[in-house]
Amino acid sequence: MKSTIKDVAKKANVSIATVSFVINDSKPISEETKTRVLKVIKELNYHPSKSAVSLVSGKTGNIGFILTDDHFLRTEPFYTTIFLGTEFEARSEGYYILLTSIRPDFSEEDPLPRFILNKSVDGIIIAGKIPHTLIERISAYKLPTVFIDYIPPTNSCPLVLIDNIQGAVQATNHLIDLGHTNIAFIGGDIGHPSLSHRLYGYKQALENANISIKNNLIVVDAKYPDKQNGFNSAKKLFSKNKNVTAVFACNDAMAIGVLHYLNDNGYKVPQDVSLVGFDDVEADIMLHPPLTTIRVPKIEMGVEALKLIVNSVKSKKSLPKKVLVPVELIVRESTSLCKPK
Amino acid sequence: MKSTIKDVAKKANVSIATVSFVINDSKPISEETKTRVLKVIKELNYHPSKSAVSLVSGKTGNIGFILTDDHFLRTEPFYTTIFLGTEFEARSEGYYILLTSIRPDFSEEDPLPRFILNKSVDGIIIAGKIPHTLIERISAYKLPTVFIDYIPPTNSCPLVLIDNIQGAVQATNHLIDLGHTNIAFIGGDIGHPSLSHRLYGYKQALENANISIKNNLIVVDAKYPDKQNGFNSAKKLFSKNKNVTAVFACNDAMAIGVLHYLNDNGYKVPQDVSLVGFDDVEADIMLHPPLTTIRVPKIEMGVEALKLIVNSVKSKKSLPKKVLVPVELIVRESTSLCKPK
DNA sequence: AAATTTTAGTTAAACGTTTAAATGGATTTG
DNA sequence: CAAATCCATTTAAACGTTTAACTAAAATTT
Repeated sequence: MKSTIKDVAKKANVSIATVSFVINDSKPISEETKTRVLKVIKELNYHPSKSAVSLVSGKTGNIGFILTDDHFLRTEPFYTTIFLGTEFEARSEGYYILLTSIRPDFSEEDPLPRFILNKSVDGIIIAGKIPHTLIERISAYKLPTVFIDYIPPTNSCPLVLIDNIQGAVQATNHLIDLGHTNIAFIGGDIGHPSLSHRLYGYKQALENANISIKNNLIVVDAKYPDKQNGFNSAKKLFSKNKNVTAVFACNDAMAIGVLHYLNDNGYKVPQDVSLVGFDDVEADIMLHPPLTTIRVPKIEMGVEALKLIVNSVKSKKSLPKKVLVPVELIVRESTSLCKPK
Repeated sequence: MKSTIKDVAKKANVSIATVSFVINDSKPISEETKTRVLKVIKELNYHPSKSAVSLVSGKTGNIGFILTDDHFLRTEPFYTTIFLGTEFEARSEGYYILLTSIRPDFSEEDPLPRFILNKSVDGIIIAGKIPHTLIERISAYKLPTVFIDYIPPTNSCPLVLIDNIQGAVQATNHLIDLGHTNIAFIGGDIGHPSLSHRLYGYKQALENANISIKNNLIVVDAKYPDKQNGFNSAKKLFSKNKNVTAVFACNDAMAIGVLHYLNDNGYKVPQDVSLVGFDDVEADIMLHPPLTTIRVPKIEMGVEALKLIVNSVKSKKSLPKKVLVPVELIVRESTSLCKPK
């Protein structure tokens, strides 16, 4: 069953070098022998051994994918979906992805991912926020690296980022277009660039529409942007401001919390209050009503990252290109026209 | 930076064979030289090249993971989570997982996964229902194989399966314990063993509790067990049976549809109707109220599968062991005591 | 003390490729 | 027509390991 290049060479009456040249198209070979060799290859169902090729070429054909344990295991499949995108593209590029996760408190003593130590990858994709220690220690190995959804401190690598500002502008504009003027922003962890960009986009959209920004409609003191804090922030917002007709939550998790608060307190969505989230999480369509949100193209982010890394691997000169992936407004049933007073 | 076994040998004043023996503990070496070699290995930060080891040993240290495109891409991260489980265990076993998906209509002409063709894996894990053609063609390669959540036609491989009957019994017993007697079953695609097992468990639980099985409380004519069909089946059920106080849906997707129907039609959950699902999908906790369900331990299924495959790879004799993974009742807020008439 | 066994280590082949250098016949050049 | 060039192909080394076969010294047996 398992045939080698030697078997092919023997049966085709050529040297193994010729077979190699035919396979890789690396030297001119006469049409005649070329077809003969190809025929034998097919007959014997020959496929080059990856280990052998790796050993001699120094290239492994693998790309490492690193993320932290919490991102790996969190119920929300955000980075996992990005991983699927890389895998998808890897297949058509002829690469394999080796996935591994590391502890969020990665320290000097922790061992680096195996695939770096035993040289099993040609490049690395790092998704999400990752400890600096790790970044530094990896950089010693001079492997091409691409970051996804994170801006590392010393940046000389290609980046794949979400266009958060544009997304926030789209979300806010959608509410403005529906006639809303009292539009609140609910956020949290404003130190995180992604979320502060979303706030920035919100403000920009209001300004462009000549709607004044009211600080009492901006609730950003939550530590984490999760469901519970969405609920709490909504409580804080609505207990003081009765005239809010629309809310833009910085992500879907918070939006879900807001929705629960509204449901529990007699507000009808979208009749009384319109609600927009951000991320397009799977759970959104299960909600009642399904959530209008900004879709982040996770698969595409993975695809982009893989393209970048393959480029770096092949060309060796990795220019620190930044790819801002565009986002998209998904209108479902949690938003509607502002009802006239 | 990159050191080889030769560098170690030279610096430690031994032959490369000795270094190899020390690394693999494959021949007796004096304590003296052993420590010396190990010291040099550490100093040079030496790690054996995986390609070289693979080439000479014939073992790749990789396990292939195959699932169909639709399972790979579906929003519900069921098989993906199982994959994460295998990856998790693979890391501690020193293996890498190579993941690939194939088209659900895989035909004779389609190429087999690359990792099979170029001998990049020592064994294969197959998750979910997969075309028979593929199974047959793979079997020609004599690779150890493990199936997850699927019983192949010609079964001589280890299997990892969900204990569906036990889960259904648990779900139904929970409702019985709460005092319910008019308990409906909503299912679909009853040809699928998993779902018919769940129906079987439901009936068994009722019998054990001496509650008669009423066929009009069993709705299983839906083609696919999804949200929309859950809604439709609920409509059919409740329009004819006003006295139903509890529903066991064959999976969470259908349960969510049932919940929407109940919400839309003035039934309070759980006050009027208790509802139990199956699978423990991420979206469940986002629901209003959060869904009581049966948790399927996806990560653990992956872990089990990897253990089985490593066993097969190492021992070469793969006895067709079946692992039934236990499920667990997760009580949330969609079930409560049956209110007295 | 000679013969045998054990122990610790070395030598060299093998794994399946790629590729620089060599070859030898055909074609072109002066 | 000899010399130079070109083309298709072969030879052989290299990649970094494992391991069977060998060796030499030490320990054990007779």
